[in-house]
Amino acid sequence: MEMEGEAGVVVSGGFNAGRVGVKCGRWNPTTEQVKVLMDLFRAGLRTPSTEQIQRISNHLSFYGKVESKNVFYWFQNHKARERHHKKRRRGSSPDDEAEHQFVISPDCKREAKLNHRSLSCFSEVEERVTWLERPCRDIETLELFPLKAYDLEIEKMRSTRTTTTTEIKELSFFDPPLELRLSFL
Amino acid sequence: MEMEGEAGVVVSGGFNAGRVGVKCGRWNPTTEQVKVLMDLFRAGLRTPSTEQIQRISNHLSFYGKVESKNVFYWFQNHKARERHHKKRRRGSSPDDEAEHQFVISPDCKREAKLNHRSLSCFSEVEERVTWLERPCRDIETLELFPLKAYDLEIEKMRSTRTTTTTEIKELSFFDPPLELRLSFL
DNA sequence: GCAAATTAATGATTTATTCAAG
DNA sequence: CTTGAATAAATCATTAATTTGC
Repeated sequence: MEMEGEAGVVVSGGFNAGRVGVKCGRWNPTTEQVKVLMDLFRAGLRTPSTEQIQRISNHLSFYGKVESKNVFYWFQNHKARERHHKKRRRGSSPDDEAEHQFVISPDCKREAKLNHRSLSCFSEVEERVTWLERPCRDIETLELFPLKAYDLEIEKMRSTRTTTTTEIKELSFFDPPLELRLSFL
Repeated sequence: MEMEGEAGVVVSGGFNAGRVGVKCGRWNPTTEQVKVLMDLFRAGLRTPSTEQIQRISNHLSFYGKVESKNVFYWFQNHKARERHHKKRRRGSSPDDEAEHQFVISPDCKREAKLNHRSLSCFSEVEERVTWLERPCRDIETLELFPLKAYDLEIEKMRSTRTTTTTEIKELSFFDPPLELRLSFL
């Protein structure tokens, strides 16, 4: 069981994630994979949804082995470390400021229930509004990959409730392994 | 779609989690569910593994609706908040000190690679050894629920590699819904 | 007694910190 | 020293207790 098969289209040189025997090391993204992730990040994507992660993972798997959790972790770490680095270097190039390009639709605002608590958060610290800019569908990102038929269906499903109530999603696609993920995003 | 059916064996009085219509609120555990979780916690369980969570979830589903993520969150929260409360009340009753009752087998120690860092963690703060007591199969916990046939198989599978390398597990059992979770534990 | 308003608990997310591979 | 992976801390948000005015 667990045939490697090597049906992938390994491109990069530093690609070693193709099963390391018994004890599998950590994921080592290829150059192309990093490029794609970077592009997405600089396009403004910070906290991809479950479907987005799945789609990104699918796309990246073309360049080499990757799992959903890798994509998840990558965004977590990159987001956090970008902030840290920003704090250090005071004169950061304006190039890095590609965030907040997501619109906050009135619907999202309504969903967010702008009560006293939310308002205070919003006006106090600017960095605490992430929960406001996330619920809205970040359209740019999704367009980066060709939407397959069922993708559109999922889109429709999603549009019915754009709330932040993270739901469990079934991910029985043709991703790396049959992968499972909790509604962590 | 989504028939309630009410085939469950609702026992507790304050049980309202049986589907709240369109917008499903958050999980509201029954008294029995809380009791079981409390028992496990006081037995020493702090960070259940994927399989454990699945098993616990299965067990709890007898008393009412529950998902794996609820169990996961419950332990996260309870663990964190127990600490907080301990800090407040200096003279805590010794009753609360039911932790560290898991044995640390030599195998686990080997797996944990006791290098300088680990050792310092171990000797410095007592609470930082969680990663040491977790990898070992916490037998007490597992025994609390009747092991079904396939559970034993899983046990055998697990015993082959007790490393902390969290792996993705397929959870296509007869849990609440077909649930998915990432290797977060 | 009882609902609306307020507060306390706690379920669910996000962010920060830490560990460890390469 | 960089960064993938994992855990802990902080925070948001919803539900139950509790209070309050009638």
